Order: sequence, then structure tokens, then C-alpha cells
Amino acid sequence: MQFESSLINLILDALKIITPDVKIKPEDIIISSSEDPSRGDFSTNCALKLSKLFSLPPMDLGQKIVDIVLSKKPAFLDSVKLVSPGFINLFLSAKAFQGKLLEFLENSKDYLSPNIGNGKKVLLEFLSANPTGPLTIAHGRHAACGDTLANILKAAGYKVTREYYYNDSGRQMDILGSSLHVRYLQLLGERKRMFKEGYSGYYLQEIARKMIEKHRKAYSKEKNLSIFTRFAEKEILKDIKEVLSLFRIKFGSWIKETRFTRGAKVKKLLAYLKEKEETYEKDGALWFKSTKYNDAKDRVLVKSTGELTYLVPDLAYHKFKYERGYDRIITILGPDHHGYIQRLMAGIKAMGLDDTKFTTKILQVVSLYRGKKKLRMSTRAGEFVTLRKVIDEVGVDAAHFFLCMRGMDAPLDFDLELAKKESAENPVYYIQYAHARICSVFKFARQKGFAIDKLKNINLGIINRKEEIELLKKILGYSGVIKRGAEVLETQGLTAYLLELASLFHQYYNKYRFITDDDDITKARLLLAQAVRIILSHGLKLLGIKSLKKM
RNA sequence: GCGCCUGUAGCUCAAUUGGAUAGAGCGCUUGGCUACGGACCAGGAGGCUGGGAGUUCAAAUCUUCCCAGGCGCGCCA
Repeated sequence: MQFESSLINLILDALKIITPDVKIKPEDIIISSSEDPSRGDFSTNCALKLSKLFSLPPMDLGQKIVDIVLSKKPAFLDSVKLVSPGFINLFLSAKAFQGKLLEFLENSKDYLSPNIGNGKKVLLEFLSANPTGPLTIAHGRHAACGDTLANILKAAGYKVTREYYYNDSGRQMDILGSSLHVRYLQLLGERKRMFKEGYSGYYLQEIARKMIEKHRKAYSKEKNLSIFTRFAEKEILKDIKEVLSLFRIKFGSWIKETRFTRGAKVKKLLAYLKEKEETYEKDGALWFKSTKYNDAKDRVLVKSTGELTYLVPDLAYHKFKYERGYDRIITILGPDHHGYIQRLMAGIKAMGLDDTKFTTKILQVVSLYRGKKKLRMSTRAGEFVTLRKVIDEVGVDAAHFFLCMRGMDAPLDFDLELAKKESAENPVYYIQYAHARICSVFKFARQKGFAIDKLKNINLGIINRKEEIELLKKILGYSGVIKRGAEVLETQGLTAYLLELASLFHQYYNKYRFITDDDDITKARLLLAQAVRIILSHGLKLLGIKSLKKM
């Protein structure tokens, strides 16, 4: 069991003694680890928070809690101190920490995975780039963050499905097909110019070349351009999947929009909304009363031409998400979609679905720099650095780390030149180096006759130096980081934590030796290093980064 | 104009979601390699958290008004 749980129970018991009839839940007691040693190992603000409920001044309530806790003298506590304005600082014994190290090594799973998910099913939709061009660095951020978030959720005990939804029809896809058509005819020698809205990127020329290789002139007189759309879609998706595979990311589910544009599903959905009086007709179009659900304005569902708007298949898609029985449905969207969320939410409510299961996260933009120069990006104009190129330049590991390093709602500056120039001092190398260093220590230890997996009769009482306790505290804090990441749906807590852990390890390494003349000390310290290694490796894996034995 | 996001050290960003003295990295600067890997470590300088008012034991965090930047506001997708 984690220290926090034991401490919460301790406080709860004390509160029960003070006033038996006041009901306090474990969630009401917040135990936080202290960064300043003078404030103990952990502290709680419960006396401040609960002072009104108990109608006692914080210091008085705090004193009562402290008195009761002290009277019990639990073995793992050294001392308890009340500090103005009402914080209670808890000092744990070194022995308590030593015991946890042993527990960690014997059953590390419990300390790596907080299990707040309880096997609940989560659908995480992310990336969902339409197949109109190669993936860019912005897509890379969606891919890296989404994937790591899925890993964190899984580590926290959820069952996660990664889903990719894309448009394979509609105006943009038509333009894509027409653009390929132009390139195709150009390559066959026709004098034809790319139209204004067309996709003029180089990749369509390559795809046109492939089409000629495969079909020669067969489609030179073709009037139905959907042949071209399908061909482009297929090639671009192939490229996207290839890059994702390079980027070590795998989706469990790929969903096409056309699945929801045809057949009975749409008719049924529209009929349902009509019956529930969520719609009305105006100017020959069918409107959705989304303002009923806090949308800024009502939205068209069926255009006066009889065509569907984007919203309709998307609503059908979200209904499909619910039909598959997920407990939570999370979608990561780009900032250009934030205006869309309200109407989607409105639709979910109008369809009678449980909107509390549904969460959207907006992932902010990435600006790519080469030194001071900002690189402009436009898929249509074909001006961009592809994700593939970025991976080539800075490597998969560094790319993953940098893209997961910032909060989702903070815009990210990604400087290629800096990433290359600094590659020797990259944070990701700093962490990987800590891991490699530990492996190297183990190798040396083995030569001296200490095999890490065969250590027995360890006297962990030797682990009692300030730096060692600090490392242990950090180690034990890992599952809390995972828990929090799963709660707030962020990746950057994990990257920050791993940097801190690596830093503590490097500090320790520089100050103390692992292999010493004293066998007991050697063994105990090797076990400490092993715990650090297990966490580094686990955390890096969640980030899609390799743990290296040698660098 | 309306809506969303952002504003913290020279730069890029944190801050246990309202906690105690606001922290890292880069850059700048002073030091440290005859033992497990120097891709490392120890120290220093650098702040009115964009500005004002409010809420309370406690505000970078919440409310409100300004200022600055980004994005969105189609019978596009």
C-alpha cells in the first residue's frame, strides 16, 4: 500500500474520534508530498479545509488531530507537527521507506499502476487527419500525445481503444481527386494547369506517377474522378500508416466517414431527431435546434440541395462510439475545431446519450522553426515539413519526448535547428543516459560477483542517507504521476517526473559509489538502482521511447 | 463584435487543479574527471506571475474589468 492511503486512514480515524457523527470521505483528505524537508515527507491541509465543518479554528482542529495521531504512535511515523496556519506535517521513519523499497521490488506492478480505471473501457480518438496529404509536425503532436495518453490510461487500469476517424468523401476529397487528375494528365503530356483550390504539393505528382505505372493511360478520358480520389486516398493512407509505424504508434480502430453517410443509419438518426422535435425546416434546409443546448446558433443538417452537412455523419459516428459500450469517450481535437465542440455536444444530448461520458481535449498548435525562421505550413499549397522528415532529422525518441513535454493547451515551439544542435544535451538523452548508466553499473557489478537478479539477504537498513530517502520518495511517487496524468489527461507530468528522477539519480551517482568494499552497502544500493531503472524503463515506454542499455 | 485558448526569469515552459519560501531546462557565469560511462555533477546571477479591483485562513490558479497575442465564428470539412 502507498503511504498516502495509510496516512489518509490515520487522519480519518482521528477525525472519527473527534466528532463521530461527521461523515468524511477518504477523497476529502488530501495528502501531498512535501518538497521542503523541514515540512516533513508528507503534509495535509485537512485541518484548514475541514475547520468550518467541525466548527473549530484550524489550529485547534489540527492540534486535536495531531494529539490523537501521536497517541497511536504508528510504527511508520517518526513525528507529526502542526504548523500555522494549520498544516500538519508528517515525518516518516527511514525504516518505513526501506520497507517500501522491498515491496516495490517484489511487486513492482502495484507501484507502477495505480488502477483507478478498474478495467473501464475508454475510447480515445485522436489524430484523425484526413488523407489529403502527408502528416505534419502538428499531426505528430497529436500522434505522440494521444498515444502516450492512451498508454497512461492503460497503465492506470483502463482498457483503451485508439481510434482514427477520417473523411473519405466530401468536398476536400473531391478536390484531392481533381488535383490528382490534373497531375495525371500533366504527366501524360497534356497542357493543364492546377486549379486555384487544388492541392499543389509534390506528393500528388508522385502519386500520379504511381498511377501511371499501374494504369498507364487507362483513365486519361475518365469523367468520373472518384477513381482518382480513391487512388489518392489509398496512397496517402498508406503513407500515413507507414509514418505512424515508424513513429511506433498503432491504432486499434480505423473508421471511415462514408460508413455513416450511406444506408439506414443516417435516415434513422434524422428521423429520431425529427421525432424528438430537435429540428425544423427553413429555407428548404433541415436545421438542428442546437441553441437549445447552448450552441451559439442553430445548425443545418440537410442542405437545401439535399446533401448532408459534415455534422450528420459525425453525429452518427458518435452514436456509434456509444453503441460499442464504452464507459468513457475521449476525443483530442485541433484548436481549429473548438467552435465545433458545442454543436457536437448539443447533438450528443439531443440524441439522448450520456454526455458525462464524453470529453474533448483541445491540443494546441505546433510552430515549426528552423532557427529564428518560422516555417509556414499549408497542406494545400504543399508547403510543409513532413513528420517523416522531422523524425529523420531529430529521431523518434526525441520527437516523442518534445511533443509530449508541454501541456496540451500550451502552443509548442519546435525548433529543428535547436533540436539538432542540442541533441547532445537533449532531455531525452539525459533520461536515457541515466538508464544506460544503471545498466552499466549492473554490468560492472556482475563482474564483481553481484548479479542484480540473484541478490539475497539484503540489509536495507543501510539505505538511510538523505539522498537515498529522497530517491525512494521519488520512486514511490511514480504511480501518483500516472494517476494524475490519467485524471487530467495530460502527458507532461510524466516527462517532468522522469527528468526529476533521472536528475536525482545522476546526483546520487556523482556523490556515492554503488560498488563498494562493503558488500551490504553494495547490494542495498544496487537494489535502489534497480528500482530507478524499472521506473525509467516503464515511463519511457509509456512515452514511446526506447530504454537503452548502451548509448 | 461574440466565443475559446494563452500571457510566469533573457528564451522555452512547470507549479501536486486554491496551499506554505513560484521551480526546471537552455543561455550567462564560477568550479569539479588517477575508481561503477563527463551525454554527468556542485555553486552563482536572473521575478511586482501582463495591469487594476474583488472573493478567504490562503490566489500564478477562482470572479470581474482593462491590455497584448493566437485561433474559431459557412447550407466547408
